[in-house]
Amino acid sequence: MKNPTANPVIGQGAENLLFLTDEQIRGGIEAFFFAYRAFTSDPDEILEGMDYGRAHHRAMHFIARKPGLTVSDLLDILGVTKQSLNRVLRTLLKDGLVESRVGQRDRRERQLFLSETGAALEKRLSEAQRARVRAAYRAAGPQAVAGFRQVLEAMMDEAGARRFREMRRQDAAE
Amino acid sequence: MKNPTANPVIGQGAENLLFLTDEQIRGGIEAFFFAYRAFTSDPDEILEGMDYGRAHHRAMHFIARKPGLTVSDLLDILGVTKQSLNRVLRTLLKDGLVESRVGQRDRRERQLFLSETGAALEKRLSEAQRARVRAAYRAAGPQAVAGFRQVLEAMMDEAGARRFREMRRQDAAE
DNA sequence: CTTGGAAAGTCAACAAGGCTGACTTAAAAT
DNA sequence: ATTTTAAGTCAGCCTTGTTGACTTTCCAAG
Repeated sequence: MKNPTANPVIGQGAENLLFLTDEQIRGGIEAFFFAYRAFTSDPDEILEGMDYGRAHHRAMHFIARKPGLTVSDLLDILGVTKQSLNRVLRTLLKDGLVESRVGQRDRRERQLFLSETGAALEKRLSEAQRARVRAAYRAAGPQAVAGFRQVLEAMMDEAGARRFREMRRQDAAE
Repeated sequence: MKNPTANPVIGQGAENLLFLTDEQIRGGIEAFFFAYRAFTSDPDEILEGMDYGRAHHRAMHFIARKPGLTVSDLLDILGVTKQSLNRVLRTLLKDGLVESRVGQRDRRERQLFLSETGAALEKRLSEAQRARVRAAYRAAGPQAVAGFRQVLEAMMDEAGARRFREMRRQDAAE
């Protein structure tokens, strides 16, 4: 027997009946967990053996995404301390994958860019990850993808959602 | 201008036109990243200050889910080494949150159960997490939730998907 | 009944990637 | 001229992952 203390939504159509049961929610939680693991595994495997890790990938992703963003922009997006980010950024700069230029509007700032080799690595990582997402999108169909995005956006916290929308908004203007 | 080298799907209806562009895929990747961060933050905050972390939460989640599962079951689900899991399990056993009993069918195995206090903590953590997912589900609607689940399942790797389906399958039989 | 292998547990050592706190330098703002 | 901000650095700590080596207990096949 299913858990009798669960919390079915009353008075809805049959297709909605199980929509918000604890059972259903827990299924979503576990699916999220397994999917996220697969999602991060592809770039992780490529990085395996190189002197870089997931943190380097994330930094490069957002630098590729918004070339010229400042260190504080990146700190804000990634939500880590500057000491954590700095450790990552330092090796990327030293190895010539990322370039840092004195800020245009404010010379205290440093604007970050990928070098050619940095861009090449970022592309390789990001293409591995995109391949998985693209395959999942194809398999699930446009309707499902729309739902996927809706749920993800509703799940973000305020700060994350703000950053996400901000990033998307700027894209549209380009 | 949007990236002209992107990869639009040709010859589909307008609603599908942007479905598989790199732009769209990248948006999904970033949404996934931000949403997963929020998703883990609630239990993390509760654990903050206690002597436990996310790894303890994960172990307790799956023990709560399948009481009596063996250590190797758990290793398989979590996908970590037994040394990693053991460190976590050891503290949970020592603190009396988890109980381990000699296996029924095979006395080499250890079956894992939550104690009353363990179940109480697990419930607290899991309810915090469910609250966020439930709110997102409610906001997005049943249709979106179905799509969300479809995409997640399509994104899992084979091993993960097998474990996930296995877990769900057993539920249905109960 | 012995022996080989599986399940669990342990020790030691290491790496990645988070964190805090304290402090410096350069440049902007007041 | 002084204060504040952006960046960077050093040192030390924690969690959670990894390998490799080894033990104990127990099942199962020869």
